[in-house]
Amino acid sequence: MEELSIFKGIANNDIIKMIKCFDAKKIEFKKDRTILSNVTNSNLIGIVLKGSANIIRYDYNGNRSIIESLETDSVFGKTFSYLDDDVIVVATSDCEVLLFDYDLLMKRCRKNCECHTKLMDNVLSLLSLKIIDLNERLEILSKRSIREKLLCYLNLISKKKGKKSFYLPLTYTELADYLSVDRSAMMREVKNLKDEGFISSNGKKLTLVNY
Amino acid sequence: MEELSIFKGIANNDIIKMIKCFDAKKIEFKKDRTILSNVTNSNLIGIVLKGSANIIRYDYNGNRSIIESLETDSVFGKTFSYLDDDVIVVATSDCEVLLFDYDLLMKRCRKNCECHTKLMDNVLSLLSLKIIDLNERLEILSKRSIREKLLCYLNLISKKKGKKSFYLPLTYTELADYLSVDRSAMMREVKNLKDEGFISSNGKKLTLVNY
DNA sequence: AAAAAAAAGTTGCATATGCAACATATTGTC
DNA sequence: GACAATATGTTGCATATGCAACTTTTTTTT
Repeated sequence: MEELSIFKGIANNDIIKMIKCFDAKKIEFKKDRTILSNVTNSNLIGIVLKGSANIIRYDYNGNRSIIESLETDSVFGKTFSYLDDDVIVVATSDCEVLLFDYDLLMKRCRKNCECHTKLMDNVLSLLSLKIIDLNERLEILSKRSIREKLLCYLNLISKKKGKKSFYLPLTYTELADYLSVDRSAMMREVKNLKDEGFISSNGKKLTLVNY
Repeated sequence: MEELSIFKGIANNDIIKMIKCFDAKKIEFKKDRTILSNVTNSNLIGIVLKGSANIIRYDYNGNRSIIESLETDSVFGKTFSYLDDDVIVVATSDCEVLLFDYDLLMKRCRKNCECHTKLMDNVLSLLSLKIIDLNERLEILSKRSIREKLLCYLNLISKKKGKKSFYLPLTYTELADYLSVDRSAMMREVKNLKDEGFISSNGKKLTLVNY
């Protein structure tokens, strides 16, 4: 997947102009800080410039579920999120986020600055990547057993890293949330996969043996 | 959800210009015909103008799964799909589709026709809606039991239609595929929900009683 | 209108999975 | 370095779910 950034192909001084143009704010957040609470009622669109974050949802029972893991260049905001429930965005590492008003981006600015076109182009690409990510998670969640979900996930990671060995980018607890399965049941299945020789693991370092 | 169309806000004669501009083809398909085979290796972007279609994936075992149900104004194509496996788009009713080259849309045309901007605006909106749809399905699939998946799905439909009573837009067989659960197990759970008074049903007509 | 194909509906069975309840290990904080 | 908090690892148990194998009903095709 080629490198992509919201400002790709835009000159530096133009970037400054544009940031003014749609009243963007670049903000830094420490790990575990809330970047955006009550996403549902906010009209902001955000882009992760550095670091990572999670979109987290609490349903009526207070159950936490990780909707999405945001990496660099992920786009988030009301339009790209749920309509209901309690959705917040939380930094999973120290990170830097660009926040601006969705409407100001969409409805081209009065000055109609020339870079706006390029910027929308970039946003479009970011959204495409997001859709691919969502489809990936759907592929995983559409598997019917924990084993299949795990293998599907691990193979995706492996394919992305281009290696059979890699470090899990999530804690096992987070992974269970991401796969939407019971953590202890997942640990059991990890063990089974190890015992049966499909994977070898040492803590968070994993190696796909077969498949 | 407000009305949206790829050509919204664009004058008729401009539409004709634009269709030339990025070499778009409007094609009609009969129910059950394949709209696009081998999506993965195609560079086309498609928009459903009338009717409906399914994005279907066959995995290595030949298992069919419905990736997505496309309704009017849905966007589909390689960029918005899987990287691997056998993905095809099949009409689920007589329908009309606009097909054009993805690159010609993205890289603004040489003439840089003024409506291009508006069109990208519209595509952006359609993609946002698509992301909401994907998130909806993720919400459903992240539920851990068939019962919860069903209720989640039915409530979404009910909310969209604005009624407690509605007709299922899928067959039960398709619904099971959509929820990624065993059909007979799902039927059993539908029956349980009926017996316990959560829903009442008569064939494909359903009514949410509680909840 | 008969035949064929697809969908809906049902049931028994084996087991994978959620849940609860732990112990141990790791990480973060003062 | 001590304490708290969080993550990891394990196990027993009840049951929800996938699977297989049917019958019946509905839809489509000839």
